[in-house]
Amino acid sequence: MIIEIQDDFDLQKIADSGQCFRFNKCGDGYSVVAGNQYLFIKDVSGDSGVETDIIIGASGDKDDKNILGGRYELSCNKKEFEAFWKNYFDLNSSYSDIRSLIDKAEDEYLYNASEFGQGIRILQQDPWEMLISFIISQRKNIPAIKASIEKICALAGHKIAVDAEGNDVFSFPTPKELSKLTVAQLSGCSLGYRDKYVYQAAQDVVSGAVNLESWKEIDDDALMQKLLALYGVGVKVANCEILFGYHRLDAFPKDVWINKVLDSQYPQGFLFDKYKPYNGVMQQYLFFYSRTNGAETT
DNA sequence: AGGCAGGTTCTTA
DNA sequence: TAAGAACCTGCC
Repeated sequence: MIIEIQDDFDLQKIADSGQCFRFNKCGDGYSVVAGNQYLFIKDVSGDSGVETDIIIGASGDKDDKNILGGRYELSCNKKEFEAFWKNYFDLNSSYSDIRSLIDKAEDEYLYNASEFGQGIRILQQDPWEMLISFIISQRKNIPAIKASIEKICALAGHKIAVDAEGNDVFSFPTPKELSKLTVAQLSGCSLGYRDKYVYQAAQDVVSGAVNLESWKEIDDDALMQKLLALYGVGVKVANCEILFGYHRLDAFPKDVWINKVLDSQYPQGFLFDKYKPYNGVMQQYLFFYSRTNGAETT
């Protein structure tokens, strides 16, 4: 099916934004895996004569907005799109509106970062998948994180598709599936010392001691406390989980890159009050910009 | 070959 | 309560 998006949307930037690990260039499009769902999505903005099934983000004053959208071909049908992928891509929110909160004169660095990162969205991902992914992420670079996750999926998940390059695609294991792996098997997925953290998380969720679903109902502070109590979860991973797993857009994970930006560009402090409740979106722009250009860039 | 990477835990004061 | 060391693995 074909969708037209009239809001910030850039597949490459989303894939590179560090919030997802199973969203990769594949053939002439992108392979996206979330839980046990597989999607192939391709930019067809340049193709003429394709009929659009759904238009997203249409609004009366769109000509006034600075928007980076396009037309996309998706491997799912309309029903699957409405039921899952529309929310996954957070297409009910306007990221151009969020960007417009930034005042160029007041906060030029963030303004530049947001122009550069225009097209990034915060995906609505699954709390379980994000928890495991970000536990694994500690002290690892992105390629290493992705490699570990793929090994885990191949070992404990199940085959759900074949991607555009002919590779088997495996689901992200459910808590039950993952809990069946031994620490040694997890270690074999190149988890290093994180193997025991992942093992414990799976056991806790399967036993019911931890109920990630029920945590959707509790407030931000309580959620943070619950997450920090988990083995192998500190402040940074907890914030990633709150932002990417629970889609609470004010969470502001501070990793080494963001800390460099805050130190070098915001000695007087970042304007957290101003951007509330979207600080997490700003964090993504800063992160993407600094990773690409270096924190010293003005 | 030694250091370091998108942190957290464990140990020590 | 706070600073420092240790930690797997992979890649400079």
